[in-house]
Amino acid sequence: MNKTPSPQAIQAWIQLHRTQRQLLSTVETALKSQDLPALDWYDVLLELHKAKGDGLRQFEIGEKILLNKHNLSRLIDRLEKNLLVERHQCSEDGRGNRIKITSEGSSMVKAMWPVYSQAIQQNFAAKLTEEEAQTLSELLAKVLPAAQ
Amino acid sequence: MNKTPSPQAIQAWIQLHRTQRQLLSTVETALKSQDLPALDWYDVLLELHKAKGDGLRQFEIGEKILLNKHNLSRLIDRLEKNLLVERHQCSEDGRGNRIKITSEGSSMVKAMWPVYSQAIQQNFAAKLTEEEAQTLSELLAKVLPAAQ
DNA sequence: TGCATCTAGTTGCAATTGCAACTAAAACAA
DNA sequence: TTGTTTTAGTTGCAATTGCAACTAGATGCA
Repeated sequence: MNKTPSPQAIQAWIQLHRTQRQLLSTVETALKSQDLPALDWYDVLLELHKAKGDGLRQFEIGEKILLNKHNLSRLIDRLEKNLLVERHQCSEDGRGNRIKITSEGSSMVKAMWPVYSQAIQQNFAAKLTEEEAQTLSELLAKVLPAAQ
Repeated sequence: MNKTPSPQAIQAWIQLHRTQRQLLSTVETALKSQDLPALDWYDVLLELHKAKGDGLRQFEIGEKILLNKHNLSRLIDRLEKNLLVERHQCSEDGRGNRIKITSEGSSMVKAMWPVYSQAIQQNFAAKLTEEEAQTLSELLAKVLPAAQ
């Protein structure tokens, strides 16, 4: 009932946060060094790029990238200001809008990926076998809080 | 040379960030629900609590919790304002200071741990066997960028 | 010694975040 | 229909962060 985590679990917990943080900062630095935007822009743009067709509703993007609505709203403001996405009014729901990626947005995705992927490769992928990566995914999936 | 990460690695990469983020937010919510401060306060206070004796230099704390100096400086401002730590001037280095935890600070560590540990237990530890936790730590350690 | 460089820490400012309150349209219920 | 509740998204404000510039003491070297 009031069980305290095992030393192994605490260790894993700490390691999870340290590692994620350090890796994130390493990759952000790599992007910045090429004058590219930060990862949150990429996350949104990639979802939109994959979505094709009619774009996505804001809340759909929010669900995919796990970002709350008010911060997403402002992130999209910034993307829009930079002409990477457009807000279109939504025929089926007068409250919302449909976000579509522009061709500049798609170009940005394509410009970012080589830098991003190289950073992932060097700092992360190169240090794991495919099997280890697989195991890591599975363990992480076990502790991912259910997307309530 | 220009190798792209394997699908397994990309999946693990994504999972790492999602999971860490969600877990962090879950735990922060738990602390907030008990009117306790956020985790970064805990991190600093715990290091100081463990350190005993003469406290720690700011840069030592920074190394331990992986926080840059300017943000640490202001985090310590806040802790100091809340009487949880004290800045003492440093005899061996006139530029720096020694941070010592106050008894209120120690009490805070003790007040936070039950809530924190319970959140870790429920959301993380309970979902892993000890062996899995061990494996997870080891895999994460493999990809933790060297503390240059 | 005297000067250049490095390190510890702080601060100003702009950008981002978190929270709570808000608007307006949907959805539901009587 | 009308009123209530829920959902989508935005906004104001305060707090936090990131960046670059700064102060001042330490260190290295001629």
